[in-house]
Amino acid sequence: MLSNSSKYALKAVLFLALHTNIDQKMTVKEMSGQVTVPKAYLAKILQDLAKRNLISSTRGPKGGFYLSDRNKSQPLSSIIYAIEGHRSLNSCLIGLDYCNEDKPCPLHDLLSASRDQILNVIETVSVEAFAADLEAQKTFLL
Amino acid sequence: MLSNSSKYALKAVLFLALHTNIDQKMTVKEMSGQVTVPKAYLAKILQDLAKRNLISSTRGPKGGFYLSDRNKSQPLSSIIYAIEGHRSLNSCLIGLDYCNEDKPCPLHDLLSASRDQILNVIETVSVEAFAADLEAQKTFLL
DNA sequence: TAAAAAATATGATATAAATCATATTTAAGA
DNA sequence: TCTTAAATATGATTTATATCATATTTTTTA
Repeated sequence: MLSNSSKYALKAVLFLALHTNIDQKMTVKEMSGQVTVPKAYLAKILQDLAKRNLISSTRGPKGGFYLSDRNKSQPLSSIIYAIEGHRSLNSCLIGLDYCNEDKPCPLHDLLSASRDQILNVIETVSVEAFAADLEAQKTFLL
Repeated sequence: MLSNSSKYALKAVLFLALHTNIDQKMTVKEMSGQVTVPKAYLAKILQDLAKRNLISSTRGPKGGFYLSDRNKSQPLSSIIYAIEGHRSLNSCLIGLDYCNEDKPCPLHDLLSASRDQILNVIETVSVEAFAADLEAQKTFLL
């Protein structure tokens, strides 16, 4: 469905949304244990997200990763798109180059309604909104 | 979304549903051109499906692959499951081992309704039913 | 201003998926 | 019964993904 990298990225970002802010940073080492993602791999993913300004970081002692308010207001989809590109969630299930309403593949109609709805949500709802459900224990990360 | 292998498998099976039966077989070589899948790779996939009795084949001159009536009556999902296993379509999007109604991940509710509906269709509707839409040019394979 | 703690940059290795290649077996037909 | 055309079985190669490792840069604080 999604690559490991973007699963990890989603988990990590939501985790940061819950536990960090500009005054409360968290190191890769700390996160790695809690999110159960290998440290070095997680580091690479976080660095990538930081470079794309989807998460924030500062170096040196007392440094670490965190989400700024701006970061938290991003739609959840931005994380997936940063790692996977736009194609993966939007491409035809059986891999046709041209698949649309006018010339639908055998699964197009079945999928497109659901897909549109799902995309609409993750492109609209912010990271912090998803985090709010976690905080309220309506949803879970582990 | 799906692996290349199962995309190819779906295309190939639907193609066979349209163009073959016990008296009209088709060789890998012929198919490869029309379905635009590399010959040797397609051969491996078809052989795999044949071993699992999802498609039929005979060797030697005048041989080839085809779908028996029995093959055509299988639900479309059987192709995907044969190649990918049951897990891939049913697993949690962010990779949680336990993710369900009682303990949903942040995306569970958003996805599960759609997923159930989609799975219900592909597990219920047969290969030949999908092929009928292709034949009527309601849907397309290329 | 030196030491330490963090991210960053870079690249190496391991594993899995996709693709290619070919010798073997089977069945048809001359 | 020999030749040929097909699938089958097997494995090699390539490419992408996942994972690991480490030297460099930045920042804090003693």
